[in-house]
Amino acid sequence: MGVKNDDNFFDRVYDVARLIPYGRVTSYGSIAKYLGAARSARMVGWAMNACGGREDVPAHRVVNRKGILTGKHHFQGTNLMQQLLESEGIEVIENQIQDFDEVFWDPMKEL
DNA sequence: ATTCTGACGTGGG
DNA sequence: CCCCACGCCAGAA
Repeated sequence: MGVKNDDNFFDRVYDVARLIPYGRVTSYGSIAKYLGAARSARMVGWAMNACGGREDVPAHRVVNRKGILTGKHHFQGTNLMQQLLESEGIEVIENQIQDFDEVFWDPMKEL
């Protein structure tokens, strides 16, 4: 199968998402920037949407730059994303991650 | 081909 | 801090 794997932007996004440590979160823009497509932050979100119900992709650890769970609506149920984050020790109030700067994980700096 | 939308980000007020 | 406008790229109608 000569299907190009590394050229798949989606798979690359999933790959970075998998690297997000437990109890940490990052932003779409940071992932996009790490992949060399800083201007394609929206595509990262689009990739997550296409990821469907992949459990190997912790999409709940990816939020926007403000630390708001903008994509919680796309998860099953209404507060599944918040529930997953809180289960990892991340405090979420009104779709806003508390102490966002502390739990934030930047692939550019950490990787 | 054109238009709109979107799990975004940045900049200005 | 909030609100607004623009840019960006891929996919759907």
